[in-house]
Amino acid sequence: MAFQRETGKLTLIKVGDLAHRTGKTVRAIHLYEELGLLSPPVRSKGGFRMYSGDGVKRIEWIQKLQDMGFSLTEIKAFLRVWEESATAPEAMATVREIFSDKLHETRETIARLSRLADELAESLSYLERCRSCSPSQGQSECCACENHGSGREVPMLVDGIATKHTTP
Amino acid sequence: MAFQRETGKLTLIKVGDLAHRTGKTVRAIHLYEELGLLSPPVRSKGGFRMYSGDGVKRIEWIQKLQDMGFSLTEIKAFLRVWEESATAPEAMATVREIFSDKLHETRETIARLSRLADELAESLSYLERCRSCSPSQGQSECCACENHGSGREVPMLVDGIATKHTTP
DNA sequence: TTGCTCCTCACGTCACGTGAGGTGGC
DNA sequence: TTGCTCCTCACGTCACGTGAGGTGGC
Repeated sequence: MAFQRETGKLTLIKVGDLAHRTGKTVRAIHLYEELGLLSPPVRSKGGFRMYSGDGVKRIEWIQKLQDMGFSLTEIKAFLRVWEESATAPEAMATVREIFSDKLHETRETIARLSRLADELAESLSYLERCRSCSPSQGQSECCACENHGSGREVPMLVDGIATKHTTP
Repeated sequence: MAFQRETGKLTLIKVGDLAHRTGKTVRAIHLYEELGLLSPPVRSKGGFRMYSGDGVKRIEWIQKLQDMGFSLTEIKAFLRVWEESATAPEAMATVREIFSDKLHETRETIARLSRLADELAESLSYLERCRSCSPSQGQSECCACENHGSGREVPMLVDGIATKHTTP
């Protein structure tokens, strides 16, 4: 876990340390290297991968893009576009377009998850009434009971469990 | 695509139709059957799977749980818990607990995605300044240029692209 | 008979997880 | 020398995708 000084000019860490700092596994970091997303600046005499602090930054960047829904293949393509753009405005125009698309996608995902959270909350409030249910009733009678108020509909997240479709 | 009447009592559809109605692929529906999440009430003489309207409900239910982050294995365990609970309050208590945990998770996911959306918006506003960049500059000089105001920091989503870590 | 849908294997993909067997370095 | 970390294969997993070769049904 400790930092290692190497001829006084660079602070380098091993792959296990990098994994620990980023919350990734060693296997994942090896994979990123195979895909060309990240490579250690140097290897020790024994063949150990030695990373600088930039390794942490790169992995955190990858993680954010993954959280936004980019696949590793897409991230790779993203880096290649950047490297192959000759001029700055050209490179930045592409990046802007990709980020803009992803912002819209992310906002849609948030909206969808918000609707799901509302459904979950509604289902939970419905299920509160089940606390007062008599224990003698079998679960098969659940979605037809009278404990939830006469006009109340069964939330689909609850109703979906009871529809019989599983193999016996 | 048309509904089929069978001896006047049930409206049954084939797997391709079910797939189309739910936005799933035929392969996915076959997989759900293998895992015990859904099985067709009957087969035709020729061996075709014939589904009732409940099949659509079950798949939509599976989809919502998947959107909330449940794996198919977890969904299967969910159904088994339900089937093995003898009484209604027992079954509903377990469901309530699972839904409550998932509601918290979903809210956390929404918060994380919101922060990412903010980061994307900030990166986009930063990149707006790149439009006025002189085309003669190479992309390698990007994150050290003077076009973004002196005190402005480079957003990490932008900065992460430029750190050199890819294999040549 | 033609055309479309369905059937069952069965291998491929993506982002890793998980050993297997061997070596570096304090 | 002991113990921990690292190395490189290489096969397993999850939720499907994608044919391969054959059959049902209007």
